[in-house]
This record gives sequence, structure tokens and C-alpha cells, in this order.
Amino acid sequence: MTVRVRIAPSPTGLLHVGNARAALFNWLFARHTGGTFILRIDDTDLARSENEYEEDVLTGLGWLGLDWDEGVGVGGPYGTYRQSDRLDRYAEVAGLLLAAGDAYYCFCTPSELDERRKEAQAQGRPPGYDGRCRLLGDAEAGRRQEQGEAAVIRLAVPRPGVTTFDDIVRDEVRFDHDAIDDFVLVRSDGSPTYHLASTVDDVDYQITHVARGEDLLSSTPKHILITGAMGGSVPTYAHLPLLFGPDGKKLSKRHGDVSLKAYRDGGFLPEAMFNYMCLLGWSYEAETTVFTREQAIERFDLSAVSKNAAIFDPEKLEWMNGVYIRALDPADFIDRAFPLVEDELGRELSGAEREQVVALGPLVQERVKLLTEVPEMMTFLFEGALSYDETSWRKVMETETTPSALDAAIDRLTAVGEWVAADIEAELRAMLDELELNARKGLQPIRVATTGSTVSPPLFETLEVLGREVTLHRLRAARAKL
RNA sequence: GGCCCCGUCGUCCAGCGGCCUAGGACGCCGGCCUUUCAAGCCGGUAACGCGGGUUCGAAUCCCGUCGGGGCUACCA
Repeated sequence: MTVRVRIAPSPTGLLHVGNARAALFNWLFARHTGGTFILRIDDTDLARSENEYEEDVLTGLGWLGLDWDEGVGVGGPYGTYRQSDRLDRYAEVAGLLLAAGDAYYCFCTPSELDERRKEAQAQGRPPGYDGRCRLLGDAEAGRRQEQGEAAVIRLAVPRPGVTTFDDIVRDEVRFDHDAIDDFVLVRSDGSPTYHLASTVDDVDYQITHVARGEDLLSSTPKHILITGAMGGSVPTYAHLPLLFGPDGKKLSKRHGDVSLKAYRDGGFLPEAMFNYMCLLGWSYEAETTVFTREQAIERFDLSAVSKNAAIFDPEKLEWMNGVYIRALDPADFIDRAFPLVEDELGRELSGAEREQVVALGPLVQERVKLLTEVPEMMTFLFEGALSYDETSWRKVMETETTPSALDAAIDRLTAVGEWVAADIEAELRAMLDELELNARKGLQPIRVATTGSTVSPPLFETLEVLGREVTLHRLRAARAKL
């Protein structure tokens, strides 16, 4: 039996990192087993579904490098892989279940149900549907149906009964049917519920393994019951631990960055995101935190997935992003830096300026955790009138030795033969000796004068990139401002 | 409330009866390096929720308890 797995996001919002993680685990499982990874779009909720969100799903998966073998965008033997195109099929299955006596019409109105639910709760009884319409005869149900009375279709849950299944991550789980009410399969407007549509698709698409969030664990017996009534074969389930926010609460919009897009736009590398998400509920090996996607595929095992919910830790992700940025080929890093710097500047870089970025690139590369930090570390190069960081200025420029250090630096740098870091360093070190200043006192003023801040890439290289003219101009400007 | 799931450092994971005086990673703290900031290196901090069993021996098995979470819709 060849493995067929799927992810089925609803395009009702930006792709959530929890869904992205589920996609990742399904993809890893498929790639590890040589199976088929399928992307289905669960857009039965037409009112809330938007094309923009479907595109976000495709873009997000593509960004992470999770390619799918069948489904939306790539096709396959089962149609469009979009639930909105299969409404007839869900109605057909509902009809079959009705005919077989596995489902029935229910004419209870929402307000009646609501009332009974409240009543039941007040009396301490289970709040689920009491099943009264199940007792209606076929004749009466048919008559009321034909008269146009609004009705939903419910599954006739076999009672007494028990549904048991072997979950790959949870082991054996059992549910007594007494705790499952006769849930709705088809709404009164004829649309299928999630339970029906999703299950029908899983059966029709020959899905062998369903790996999804633990929030669906208690819905699983419903899906198994529908599958059984359809005569389909029940897939193997694997319920993945949920993801939580830093406050230990469910990862929600309140935490800000719940969408994969936020990370895509936030300067994260897909490789880092991929690696980090692997760690949420799984581990490559006890002592190894950083690994390639090939290594992950090679070792991935659903049965080794943790049962514990995990907190998504942006700090660790950032650390890992830094690891991946430093590992980037310098040319690759610079290619990514150009657009960001130009964006910050609001204009295109000239050829000479691009060369400056190339020269400074490797020095910046080892200092950032996020790509978005690159512009702020580079744009000082291109500022006509340098703006100084206030704290930096106060900290080093108001020191009594600063004026003489700046004067000496101006003299010596004017005289440097070849404008290269090594010679610049030699001159400035000689200056430190002459004035009997330590590096901090003698060099920091130069840094602030030329970069505007006490924090910058290494000084001598920076001055080389800046050029003699700009360096001297900035030193004089700062000296004049003292 | 009912049903279900989970419970190892602040966080993520390792551990699947003796290798555990509990290991790795992030974070945090200290040191080294050093012109700043990073990076790197070295060191440190910190956990088996609690109570009973079972066993020669338990983080590992069982029961209870407490705590957290999910579901309980004509949402998914």
C-alpha cells in the first residue's frame, strides 16, 4: 500500500503556522515513505473563503519548499481538489446514507435546539442533540421534507457502541457512542458540514494516513463512523500536538505572528523556518538541533512525534535564522540584501553603491539574525548628511580626549597612502600610541563620526568601504559639531 | 459539567526499568577573544507536578490526585 497523505486548509485566512507545521509533517512523512502528498482546499464555507487566502497557502507552501504531488494547482486523477466543486458528491453520499438508514432528516429548528441545550445543561444532562427526529418514521420525514420544511441531515450514531482506533501518536483511543450525539452532516441550506465533506474526500481520494492537529481528535470517531457507513476503508490517524503562543495560550492572532506570511515578510529564511518547525514535536536526534531537509526526510517518523503541545518560541527561531544566514553563500546573501537596502533608501543603488554593499556584505552577514536588519546596518553608507544616534553621541563624543583623537585621525587618514583597511588600521594604531589612548577611547569617536552609532561593522573595513573622501568629510563634520 | 488528550530545566526536545550524581538546543548569567556589536570558544544556572503502589531497582510500569489543553455548533 502506498502512502497517500493530504493537508486540507480552509482559505478563510492567512496560512497559520500550526497548519504549516501540519503540512510539514505530512510532507516529511510522504517523502520519507515515497508516498503522495496532496493539497486539497476545504472551501465549503463559501462566505468566508477568499481567493487571496488560497494563494497565500500556495505561496507559503512553496516558500517552505513543500511541493505537492496532487491537488490544487498541479491537478491529479481526482478532479480539482477543491471542495466547492464537489458539492454534488457530498449530497450523493448523504442520499446514500439516508437510504441505508444511517442518516435521517431532522426538523428541529436552531432556536428549539438552543433552548433544549440550555435546559439540559441547567439540569446537568449532556447538552448534545437528543435524537428525537430519529424516531420519525420514513413516511412522516419524507412528507415534511417534501412540504419544504427546513431540515438538516444527521448521522444515526449506532448506540450502544464504541469506536476505537490506533492513533500513531496517541496509541489506542476509544470513544463511547453515548458521548457522541447525532451530528449534522448536511445543513438545512444543503451544504455539507466539515465532517461530511472532509471524510468523503478522504475516502474518495484514497487517503491512507490522516495527520492533523489534536483539536480534531475528538471528531475522529465521527469521521470513522461516516467512513464505515460509506463502506470506505478507515485511514490511519495521527493527531499532532497543538502549538501554543509564548504565553502558553493557544497560538492566536493576539500573538501577532501566527501567519506564515508574517515570517516570510519578517526576514526569516525558509530553511530556518523549516528546521525550526521540525523541532516542534519531533527531534532529529538527541544532540542535533540543526539539520538539512534531506536529513529530516531520511529520519522522519510519525510514531516518534511527541504527544505534548508545544510553545512556539520566536527567540529560538531567530537564533536559528542567524545560523542559516551565516551559512548562506556571501553572494546569495548580498543578492537578498540589495532589494532590502534599496527599499529602505527608496531608490535604486548606483553601480558604485552596489560595490559598497558587496564589500560590506560579509561583515553584515555575520551580524544579523533577520534579513530585515540588513538595511539599518548598511544605509549609513549612503546618507548625505549623517544622522547620529543620540545615546552614542553622548556616550563617546563628549569625552575630553575626543577632539584630539578626531584631529589626529583626520591628519593621519589624509596622509594614508593606499586606502585599504590594513593601512588605515596601521595609521590609526600609530595614532593611539602617539596620543596614549586605548582603542575604546581613540576609535569609538571615529566610529560614531563615520557611522553615526557606537554599533557598526568592524571599523577599518568600514572606513575602507566608505572611501577616503566621505570618511574625512564625516570626521570633519563631527569635529565641527563638538 | 461530560468525554478525550497531555504532564522532564523558563521554552523545545532526548530518555522507552539499571548506562541518569537526568543529556542536547534556545534563553539567561559569568569568562575568554576583541575597536563597538555580533559570531566563536569555555564554564555556569535550571526540570522528572504530587501521593501511593509494582520491583532488588522507576523519570521510565500501574492507580489516584492535582494541573494544563482539546472537543462538546446547522465553525473548521
